[in-house]
Amino acid sequence: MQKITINDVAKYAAVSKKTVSRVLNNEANVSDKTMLKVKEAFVALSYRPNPQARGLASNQSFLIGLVYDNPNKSFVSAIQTGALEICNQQGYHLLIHPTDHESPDLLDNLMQLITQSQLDGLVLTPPFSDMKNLLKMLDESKIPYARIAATTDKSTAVSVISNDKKSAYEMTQHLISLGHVDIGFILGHPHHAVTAQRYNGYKKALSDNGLALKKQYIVEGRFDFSSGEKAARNLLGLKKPPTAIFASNDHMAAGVMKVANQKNILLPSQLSIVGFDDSPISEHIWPSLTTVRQPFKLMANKAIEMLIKCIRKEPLEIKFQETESILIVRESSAPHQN
Amino acid sequence: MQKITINDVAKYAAVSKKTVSRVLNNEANVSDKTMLKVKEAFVALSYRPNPQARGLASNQSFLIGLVYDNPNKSFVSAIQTGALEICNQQGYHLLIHPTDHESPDLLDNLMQLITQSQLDGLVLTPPFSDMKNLLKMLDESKIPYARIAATTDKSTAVSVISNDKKSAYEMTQHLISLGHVDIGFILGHPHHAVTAQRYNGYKKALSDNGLALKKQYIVEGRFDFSSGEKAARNLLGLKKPPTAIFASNDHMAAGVMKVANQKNILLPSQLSIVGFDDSPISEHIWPSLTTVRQPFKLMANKAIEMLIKCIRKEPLEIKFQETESILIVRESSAPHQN
DNA sequence: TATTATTTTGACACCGGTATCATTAACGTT
DNA sequence: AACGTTAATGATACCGGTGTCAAAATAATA
Repeated sequence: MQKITINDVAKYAAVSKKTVSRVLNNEANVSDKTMLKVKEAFVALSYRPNPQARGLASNQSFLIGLVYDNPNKSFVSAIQTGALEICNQQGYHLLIHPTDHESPDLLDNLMQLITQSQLDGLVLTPPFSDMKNLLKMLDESKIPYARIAATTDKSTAVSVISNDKKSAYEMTQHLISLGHVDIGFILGHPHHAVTAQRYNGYKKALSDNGLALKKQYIVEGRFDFSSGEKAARNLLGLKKPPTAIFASNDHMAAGVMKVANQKNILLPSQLSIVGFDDSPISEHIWPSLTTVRQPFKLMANKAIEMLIKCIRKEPLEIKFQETESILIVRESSAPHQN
Repeated sequence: MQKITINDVAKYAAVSKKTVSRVLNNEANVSDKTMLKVKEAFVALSYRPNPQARGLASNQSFLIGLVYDNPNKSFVSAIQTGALEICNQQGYHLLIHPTDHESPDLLDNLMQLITQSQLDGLVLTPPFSDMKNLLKMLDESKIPYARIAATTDKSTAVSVISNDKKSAYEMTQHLISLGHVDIGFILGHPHHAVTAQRYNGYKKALSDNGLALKKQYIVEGRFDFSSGEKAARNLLGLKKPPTAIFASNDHMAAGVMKVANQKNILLPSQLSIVGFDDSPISEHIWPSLTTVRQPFKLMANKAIEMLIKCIRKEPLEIKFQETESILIVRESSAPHQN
């Protein structure tokens, strides 16, 4: 059970190692006959090219880095899975790289990661997908990269675009159609580009329905549970509290739910609560949470596919892809009661 | 900004490349004087050895695989973080490998992963840490591996052992000291070795306190939310339901909580619910969950440290390390009311 | 001091692939 | 048939390190 190398294959197929290499890399100008011979040798010897050697010779690493924000765990798992699927299939390895997006030496750290690990490419997830200084650095460094769930297509990099504005619009529309008029909104973390998107969707739905935007119903948040609690205490402490609260993500919605429970507000009859992201928690709290599901796994699939094409310098028809999110109506949103 | 190779360093330090290599690998028999010269050259040129070349020449990959069960997300994040810390620091890359532990061709898949990716080592998390056939295969394949949160130390591999029995004992003791006598217990997934451990801790605490073990209070579960719901309907439907429920993990405890809410049982006054794992959800539900926190990050640290020593064939004093779990008392456990 | 044992060092092959470029084979053309 | 052109193939250097082994330098011993 010794290792099979390209030389063994070459000997077996009675060709030179360079020809084997050609077949391996689908290079042109190999006759069908020899191609067949070599491919037979592959299976006969169950040959696996050595990635190290390949990398050394061709100055590649077959490594792709996945950058995500440390505390933000809800969608990371799905993205990891989706990214891995394509990586494995295409012979790349995925290196995960949790980072704090507020770290002052973020750029240096990433640059070091790239050079030190000799990454072939990088995948960015929110909020990195929209960090202008980061994108600029990457553009200058010439490293191929892809963005997941980016909000704008004003980039040189391949991107999977999310339409959060549309989804937030639909969610707000859902609440309005349940009879709600006084709808509180909890903003996301200001560093995330989606924060503005979701807020804009909310605003547009209100105005399209002729409802006024009430300042006191818009409160700040930071995408985490405790900021949701804080925002809820704020909203539910108003003289005329809202009858529905749209939190910019599920964790904050869970925080709202906790506060509502503490205040003995009956859910969902006295207060509708909705979130965004379809985090695992959304199904595991009571009442279960109406939310928006984004196809993160699919987004990761597409991002990696495009990225690998970039790395291989294959022609790429489309640089921007959009995916569809869906509204998941569960128990936490109910008709408005007088 | 061209790449700095070992030849550049050798030239700069006026030694042979082999000597540079020696310094790089901390080999013996290098005089202090030359060692210093070379190290100065390292910093002067800011040299980074090429992992590909290193790997090719020394038949290593500097890759470590992390195997975990796909749906089981609660502790994976902490383990990833802990593993990465040490990997980065020691110059290894971590390849994550989510898998279904019930997959029929699990062994083949893992074997393929090892050979194809040329992993230097493997880290197992529950339930893989205690799967005998898997351990046997790995032993035979001679690949170094480490086990995280294993329950037994009857293994040839380095392991971080968790003492779940003790923690479950303490948790049960906690409930008993709150005055509970009728304590329901929801078992974990039968494939997980910790399931028996936790159950044993529960049993021992009962018997040590002179309490009878009531069969109808022990129900099956599978570590997921819905099995917790099912178990809760079972327990809370009894003529004389328990006044406290100990679920073998937090997700199931959350399921219990949902059912209790649906049945309008006041929490925690009418029913105490406790879990295990300190999953993120435990803080985000209402009432927040009393649970057991295991130091997964630390466990991963230790596992990787030991694994890398194995890979490098360095002497290893201790093959088994135990870590301390702590009881986290939150809102969901309260004194028994008559 | 001469001799032997032990460190320290370097020359060079080698790991398993790819890149370059020359060579050979196959194909049209006139 | 002779020629030029293009396609197919291989010889060999090379990627950036490590392993082997012999040579040189140093230390230990007689």
